[in-house]
Amino acid sequence: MKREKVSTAVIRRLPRYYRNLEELSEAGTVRISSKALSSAMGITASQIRQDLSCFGEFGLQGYGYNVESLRREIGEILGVNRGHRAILLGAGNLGRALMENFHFQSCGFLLEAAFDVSPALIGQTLAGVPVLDVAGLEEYLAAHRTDVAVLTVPGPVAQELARRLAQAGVGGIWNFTNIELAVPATTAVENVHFADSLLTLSYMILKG
Amino acid sequence: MKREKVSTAVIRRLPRYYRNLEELSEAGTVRISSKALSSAMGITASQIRQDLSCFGEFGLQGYGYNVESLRREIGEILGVNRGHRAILLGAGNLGRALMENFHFQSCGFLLEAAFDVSPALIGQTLAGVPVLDVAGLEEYLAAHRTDVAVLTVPGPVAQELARRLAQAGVGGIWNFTNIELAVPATTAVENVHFADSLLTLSYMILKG
DNA sequence: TAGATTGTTAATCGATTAACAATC
DNA sequence: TAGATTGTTAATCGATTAACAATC
Repeated sequence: MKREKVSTAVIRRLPRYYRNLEELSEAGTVRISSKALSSAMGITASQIRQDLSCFGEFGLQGYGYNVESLRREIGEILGVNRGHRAILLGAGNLGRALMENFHFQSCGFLLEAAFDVSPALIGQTLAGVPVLDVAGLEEYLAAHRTDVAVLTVPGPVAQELARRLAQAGVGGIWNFTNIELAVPATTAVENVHFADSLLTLSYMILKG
Repeated sequence: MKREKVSTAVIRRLPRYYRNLEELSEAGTVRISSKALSSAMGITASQIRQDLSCFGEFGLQGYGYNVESLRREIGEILGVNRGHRAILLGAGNLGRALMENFHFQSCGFLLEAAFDVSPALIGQTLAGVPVLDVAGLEEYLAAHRTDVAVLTVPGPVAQELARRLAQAGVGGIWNFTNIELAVPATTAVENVHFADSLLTLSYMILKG
């Protein structure tokens, strides 16, 4: 158990470990060695052991890892049992698609409210989530601890909303706009840049 | 101009360069130095010069880079002028959100058709794109060169569809499912794993 | 016990940063 | 010309892989 500074490379692999362990667990697999997991995931066994050693000792010599308990440990590290609260800003097509399709709960999040500017949407309930007027954002945030805001608004208003969210103490922004948000270091930003992703694929098909 | 093996780290930065140069270009900026670009993007000037040198010599000593021509060069590297053809599989919420909101054209892609299994959708036109029966996928692909398939289907059918797409010679799959697809190396896969992304954010808000 | 597999230390590999001669 | 800034080589830093003693 070191826990000094864990590199982002390691952190970004944790969800993949978690997902693979979930699948193994559902399939009824009880134990797995780093070697077996490595070949299933296409990485080296050494890397798996090295990664896990950043957080503790979860294995047993001569045996491997108990799938279910390792899954639970990694879930703990990722915070899936923290009861994180989320809101969503911008109930347009993408926002609604996330509300209706994405399983916030399996990531340990509770989506509590959505915000929009459109009078046609305000007051409605989408996928069980009430749509509120974004004008009341600060009032809402003052009354409800909010860990993450999902940002699915048009580009031009993204930065200003990010500022307001950070100002109100929201811990993280899940950014689906193509804007690179500037916020204080107290608010984390995780980008989902569709265009960057597609352009990377565009490059890959020209080569390989 | 080396062009031996360009690392994925470099490739994944190219779309960011491209995006920033687009913004500079739109703002009317004519020239920029690696130093100025680096401070705008929060990386080192050295890295920018090193990255670009993988593909050629685009700058001028004592001057810097011409914004518009560097933008065009990087666009060329990424393939935005190749007239890439795309199809979309799964015209559910997420698929429709992409069709209606995502600007395929600014990435140099033309979305030519969508496929679904639902009789209620087949035959419709969404965002100017015809929805076809997925049963006719192979027939379509035989008649239309297709560079990329956007995969927005439910998890359980994703792998089988990926197999069919690879089999039919589709160059790349833009994968929005939470499945890790197994396809031959001739087909590139670019994953957009929402859950992994949110879990990473979940970790980040627990720390910093 | 013998075989298997961990956690960790050391070795290697690759990516980032710094330095600088070339030159606009 | 003098100042600025490139492209590239060398130095540093960090991440991945290999090796192995510890031990179940």
